[in-house]
Parts: sequence; structure tokens; C-alpha cells
Amino acid sequence: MAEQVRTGKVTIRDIAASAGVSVATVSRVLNGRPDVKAATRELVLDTIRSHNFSTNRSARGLAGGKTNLVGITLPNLHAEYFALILSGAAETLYDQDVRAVVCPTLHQADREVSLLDRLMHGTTDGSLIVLPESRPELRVLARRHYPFVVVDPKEPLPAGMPGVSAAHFSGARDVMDHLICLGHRRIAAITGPSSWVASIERLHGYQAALAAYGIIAPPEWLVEGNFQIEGGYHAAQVLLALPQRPTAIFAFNDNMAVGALQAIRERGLRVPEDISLVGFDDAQSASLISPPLTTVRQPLIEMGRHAATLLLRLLDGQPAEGLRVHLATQLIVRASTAPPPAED
Amino acid sequence: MAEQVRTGKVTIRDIAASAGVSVATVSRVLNGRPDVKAATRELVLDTIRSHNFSTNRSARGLAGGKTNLVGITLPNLHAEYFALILSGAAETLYDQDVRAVVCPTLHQADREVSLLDRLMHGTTDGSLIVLPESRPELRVLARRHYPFVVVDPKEPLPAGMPGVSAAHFSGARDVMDHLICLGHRRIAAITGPSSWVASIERLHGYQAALAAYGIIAPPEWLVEGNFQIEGGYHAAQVLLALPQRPTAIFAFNDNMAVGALQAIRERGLRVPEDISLVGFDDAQSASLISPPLTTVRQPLIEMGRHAATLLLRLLDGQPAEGLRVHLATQLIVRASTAPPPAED
DNA sequence: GTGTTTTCCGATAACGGTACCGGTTACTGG
DNA sequence: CCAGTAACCGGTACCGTTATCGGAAAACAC
Repeated sequence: MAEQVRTGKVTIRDIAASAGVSVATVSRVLNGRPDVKAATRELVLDTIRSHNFSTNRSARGLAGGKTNLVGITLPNLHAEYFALILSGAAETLYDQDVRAVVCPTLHQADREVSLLDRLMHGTTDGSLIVLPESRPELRVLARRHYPFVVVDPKEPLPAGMPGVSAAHFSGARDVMDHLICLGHRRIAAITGPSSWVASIERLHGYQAALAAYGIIAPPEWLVEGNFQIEGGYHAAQVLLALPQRPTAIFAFNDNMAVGALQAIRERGLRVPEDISLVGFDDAQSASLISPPLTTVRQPLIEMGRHAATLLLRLLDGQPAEGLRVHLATQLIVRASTAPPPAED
Repeated sequence: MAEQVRTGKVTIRDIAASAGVSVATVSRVLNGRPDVKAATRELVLDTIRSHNFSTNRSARGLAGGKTNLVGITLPNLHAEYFALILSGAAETLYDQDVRAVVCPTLHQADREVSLLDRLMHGTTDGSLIVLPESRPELRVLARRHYPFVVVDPKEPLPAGMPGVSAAHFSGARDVMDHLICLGHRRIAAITGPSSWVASIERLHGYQAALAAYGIIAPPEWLVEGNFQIEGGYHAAQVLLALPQRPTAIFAFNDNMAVGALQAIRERGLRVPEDISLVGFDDAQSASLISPPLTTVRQPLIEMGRHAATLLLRLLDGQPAEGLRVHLATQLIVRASTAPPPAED
């Protein structure tokens, strides 16, 4: 009750002295160990409260060998995609009283490397790595038994490396099924950077569907974008200038679909009457633009949550075997797709 | 060159031994102290590299009294608004080799309190607090000389408390000027939660402009929203049902404007021909919807950057006096505003 | 009443750095 | 040539916890 509002310098020793026990006992109480008499525990707890003490994390980290900190590395924070993953992860970790330190790498590989390097060294207990591109460095981490889980990793992930991913392949195939069922045959795609795992997987889905229906796609139906709006815009311009204009465009994310929509409009064409348009991600924008975009919902927040849970389990000493989560995606049909215009 | 890929257990003592110097010297090199001969420094640096050693943060924190960690507390991460602020802040901090630990409070006040409490205690060197609502607890932090800066704080901030804010007031007034110049007189507003600082400030700007033009606003022109899309939707429904329908609606953020747009459409009205619509924030969605939304751009990333810089300066021991940043906003006129329809 | 467990708790050595205090050298200037 | 000063560097006491070990007291068995 002493209202000891000191400068925040109360240590475990002060508590011990004030409660008339040893520091060891205080530590035991702090860590919820069972071998403390109930009465003593209460006493200690009371003194802790009255001194409003809380344990120094650095010291605990040094002594106990763990920091209660995990790193979350991701390319950036302002993109909706990453922000959502982060959101799910950080909140889950927070609930378990584990702090998350964010490390935006801005796609600079050197940063990532030096980062991972120091991540392991007493800085964090483990990491959650959102790495849309595949990086061999991960092997090193794994070899040193540093606990981490990869979000959206290259498939197949080396054995024993935990990760959570979305069903890019089947998501893309769903899109194609949808378009083909509507009657489309000339379906172009605006892909993402070819180094991105998501991009590659979606491409496979696209191609698999075409193959399944026996459609032979000329190479010019494939244009690489950059997952940004203007990348989609330019890619669409290329596609629309084709002698045999495609009747549908599958943009590998919603951003690029937005850009494509713009290009289509500028050319005086209508969506979906003249040309169908599909995105991927189900970003906020997808439902806001007009026409609302047919797209594939990815459970990003869920992915973050799962990744965090996996990591937590890993930190708990459980083996990494089988810690692989593959989340389903869902085709969201909105107004941007329709049967192709009748052939003239 | 030994390629010492050990389990990550290299300590400063190993380096010292291997380089044939004392731990003190290694520590000096690590901290960039000037009193080390250049040759020795190189030698140490080399050994550090070859052992790929990096300093244990916990130990450093414990010994040196600082953690190189700052906390960033904010309501959540998935809202674009907060994600952008975080983005600016985290990246700036990262560049200065300070790590950011994110603490999503999810608006739970108890969380915030207990959080701030433990934030101070050896966990972080300082904090960046994104607090759209005003909280008296901040006083306590300040009294204990814990370094922190508040983003979007209640104005006026108690003396000596550093903070960065946007020009909500003048931003709102700009909107009103714009609308009034177009000829609007019946201008309704969809406000945010009345506890939010941003909401209050914007409201003042709204009222100030009306007063300046001698317009008397009946209370029913003011409906409270929640800064979410559906809040805007419902608020707009109320406004549109008014006997004297307003000719313009000023939604206090873009989300609500999107909702309002929906409500307006459902009622068979056109924007901007029948009714003008303005938002606030310049969120991504503002430029994507049709018609593109007239809104007020807030420099959110900039705000994060500035806040981080301020905090860094604070940690550097510089006094908090004058550490107040007030960033200008900018009216972005797009297609959602036009002169009011001719009176019938 | 004597062994044998349990239960509970205290003493103390780590943990991996930093910072202070001093001690060597190597230069100065007179 | 020597005192004085500066530049460098080593020794070591911390920092605040946790973990280990062992001892005292209490509970139990016989």
C-alpha cells in the first residue's frame, strides 16, 4: 500500500527484502512455480503489487536464455496484404504475452540476411518470416535450430520447416474453372514478379486449368506485372492491343485488376460485357470498385494467426514435424465476370 | 576465416580471446568508441565477422540500462490508417537500428494501462503511442520521465509532452470552404466517435466554417458514425430521410464516405449531381470508387516518420521542449463534389 | 522415537555485456 | 632527460534475473 511510485527501479531484491524472503522465492512466485507455500506466495504477490514492480525483461532474458520476443520480418507494412498478416500474427502473440518486433526489410536482400543473422543472437526467441520470394538462407537458420515459421513459403518447403501458405494453385484454378464455365476460351493473365512464390503457384493453377480443358495458350497471353496498380494498367494495355483480344483477364492480384480496369475503360470497353476481369486476394478495394471484382479471398489474418500459433508451439519445444498449414481460398464471384460477348 | 558456424553461442569473451584483446576493447569496438587504435579495431572487427558474432541484446540491455527497443502501441494494425502510421515509424526506427515492438491494444483500456505500465520497466527505452482517444494515464508516464511521443493526441497536449498531429481542424474547414464556395448551404456531417480527438477537431472545423458563413446548422445535420463503412451507411440513411435533405454530406473519414455513397445510390440519388460527398484521410479507396472521392489527404506515413524521429531525439537525451509537430493536410478535389442542384 | 520422504526455501553461481578505474605506452614541451 | 599529457587498453564490479544445489522443517511410515 506504500504507493511506491519510484523511478521504476524496483528490483526483485527490493521485493525480497521487503517481504522477508529470498530473491529465489520471489523469482519462483514470478514464474508461477508450484513449490511455494500459498501463504508465502500471497505475501510476495502483495509486496509486488504495493511496490508496483514488474520484472526486467533484459535480466530475465539474460538469465533464462529467452527473451519473450519474436521477430516478424516482412517486406513492408503499408501494403494491405502484409499488414493483414501482421495483424493476425501480432494480436495472437500479444495474447500469449509474447512481444513482436517488426522488421520491415523493404525487399533489400542484404537487409534480410544481416537481419536473420542477428535475429538469432539473443535478440529473439524465434521468428515469423513473411517471405514472398524464396531464399536459400532459410536453410542456414534451420540448420542452427533457430525456431521460425515461414508465411507463404516456396513449395515444397524443405522437410521439417514449418510454414503456412494459402492455396494459390487451387485458387487460381477455381478462377479459371469459373471463367471457362462462363464460356471464355481466350483468357489472358497478368502475373506477378516471377520470383514470387504466390505468383508461380497461381501461374501453375492457371496453366493446369487451361491444360485440363485442352486450351492452348499462346505466350502473349501472359504478361508480367508487379502486383501494383500501374503494373496492372500497363500489362492490360499490352493485352488489349493484341490482334486477337482476350475475352477475359485474370490479374494475379486485386491491385493489378484495378489498374487493368482503368486500361480497359480507357479503351472504351466495358466490364464485364466486353471483357471479364478477375483479381486475387479480395482486398478491400475489390468490393469497392465498380463493377465489384470477382476475386479469390485469401484468409490473410488467419494466416498470420496460424503462423503465430505454430511459432508459439515451436517455442514451446514441440517438434516441427507436421507443422504445416495450408489454408483454403475461396472464389468470390461478383459483377466483373460474365459470359464472353458473342463472336462476330 | 574459421567459419565458426556454432550454435549461436559466441560471446564477447570468445572474440576477445580469439583476437587477443580484452573484452573491454571488444565492447568499445562494438559501440564505436573512439579510443581504440584503428589497427586493433580492424582486428576485432575481423574476428567478429569470422565468428559471425553479434551482441546479445538482453545482456546489453541489462548492463547498459537501455534496450534499443521502443514500443509502438496502437489500437490495431489492420486499419489502413494505423498501418500507414506504423509503416512510417517502423521504417524510420529500423534505419536507426532501433527495433520496434508493436502492441495492438484493440481499444481495450485495461490493456493499454497495464501495457504502459510494463512498457517502462526495462522493456523498452521509450514509446510511440498512437492514441486517437485521450487518456489521462499519459500524465503518469510523463511524470516518471518515460520518453514517449503521442501521435494524434488530444489538443492542447500538456506542456512538454511531445506529439505529432495532423491539421484536422483546418482540413475540415477546407472541405467546408470548398463546399460552400460551390454553393452548398445544407451541409450535413457524419462524425466519428465523440471520444476521438480527430473527430472532435474535425467537428470544430466544420462548425467554424459554418459560423464563418453565418450558416445555422440544425442539430439533425450531425450524425455520429464509427469510422467504418457500415457506420457511414447507416448515418447517411438517417440524413437522407430528413425532410430537408442536405445537398452535401461531409463524412469524417473515407470509410464512412464509402458507406454513405452506397446509401445514396440505394436511394436512387446521384453523386455529385444530386448530392455532393466528401471524405477525409485520402485512403486508397477514395481514388478507386466512382466517382472518385473529394477528400483531405493526411500525411500518415509522414506522421509516423516524424513521430519516430521525435522519439529518437528524445532518447538521445534532448529535451522535449518544442517537440511538437503539426502536419498540414491537403484538400484533394475529385469528382464527388459539384454545385448543388438548382432549387425547385 | 527413528528413518524416510516431501515440501519449502535460501545461498549463490551463472548469463553476456557495459562502464568505471587505472595502468601502460608514446608523445610532447621545456 | 624527465615530468606531463594523451591515446589505448585491461581488469573487474556490476546490471536484475533464473537455475541449481542443498539444507531445514514438516509430514509420513513403521
